Amino acid sequence: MNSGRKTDWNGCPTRYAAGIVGDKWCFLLLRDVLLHGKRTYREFLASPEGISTNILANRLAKLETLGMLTREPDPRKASSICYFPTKKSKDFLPALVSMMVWATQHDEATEAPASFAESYSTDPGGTIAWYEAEIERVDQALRSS
Amino acid sequence: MNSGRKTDWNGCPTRYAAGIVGDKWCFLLLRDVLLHGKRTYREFLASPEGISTNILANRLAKLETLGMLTREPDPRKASSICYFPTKKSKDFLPALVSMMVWATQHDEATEAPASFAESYSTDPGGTIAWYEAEIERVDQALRSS
DNA sequence: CTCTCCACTTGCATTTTGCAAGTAATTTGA
DNA sequence: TCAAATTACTTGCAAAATGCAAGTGGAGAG
Repeated sequence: MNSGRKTDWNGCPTRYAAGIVGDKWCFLLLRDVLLHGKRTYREFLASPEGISTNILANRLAKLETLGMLTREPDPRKASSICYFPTKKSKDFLPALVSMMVWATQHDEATEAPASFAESYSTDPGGTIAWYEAEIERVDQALRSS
Repeated sequence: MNSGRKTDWNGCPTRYAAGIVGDKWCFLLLRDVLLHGKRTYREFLASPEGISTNILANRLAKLETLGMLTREPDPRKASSICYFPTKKSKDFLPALVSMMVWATQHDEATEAPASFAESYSTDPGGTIAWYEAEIERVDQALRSS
């Protein structure tokens, strides 16, 4: 999937980020995991952007390889699968939220309320913490079922 | 370049961001403009990732259409071209820096010094302001030549 | 024991990419 | 002054990635 020489993708942090986030589908899967509480193949498939099943499988594998997701049996039904965010992907939340704030300010068609950007600017840490708490809530609930 | 229906890409801020940044080459061009002071076709072409010329032309046009860059004659030499960052792309800096911090912490092959993430964590605003000042310096110098 | 659900895989047509070469408008150097 | 170089692209084509539809194999339900 990455045809460049290895050295082309090492060293520079922006280039490293581009290797993961610089792909529409990886980016949106990260959104689904970090912001929308999605954990299963079917949930990812149901996102409105309409990812196709081969691409979804490919990207889930890529994100797992990159250490962004773990693939585990679903606690609710051992025969199905859950993808959980790792610390590495949770640590990406501030960057993701920062991009959301930017998009909210510059996409004239945004449906996000202006209050979102406002509350972020008055208390960025609190906004991030709120999303983090949501993630913990979702995964706690799932793991203890 | 975007085959989805229009409604598929409106509304959600993350999706909006994915439409721009969720492309390796756009992402790296933004880095070159915002972080490395690059402004000309040749400079972009010279980046170590090796973008090909047709893709570069395509992405510069895309970024111009999206309001991220302006295409202007080079003040130093009227026959050549400069691409300047707009306010919209400069506003993207905090998100970009946030991704760099994340990458610095999670890419074991990073060449960025740990001091970068540290100085960001003690004074995020100052770090951003430093990059902003660099951009102004570059563009001031260019425009007044 | 069949039927459905789930998480994929496969095949194939279409699209995008990468690479090499070419071009048109300057501009530089001898 | 005039050939050679530079700049910002465009074009053609082969190779790779994508989208779409259909298929597969295993677990669980009825």
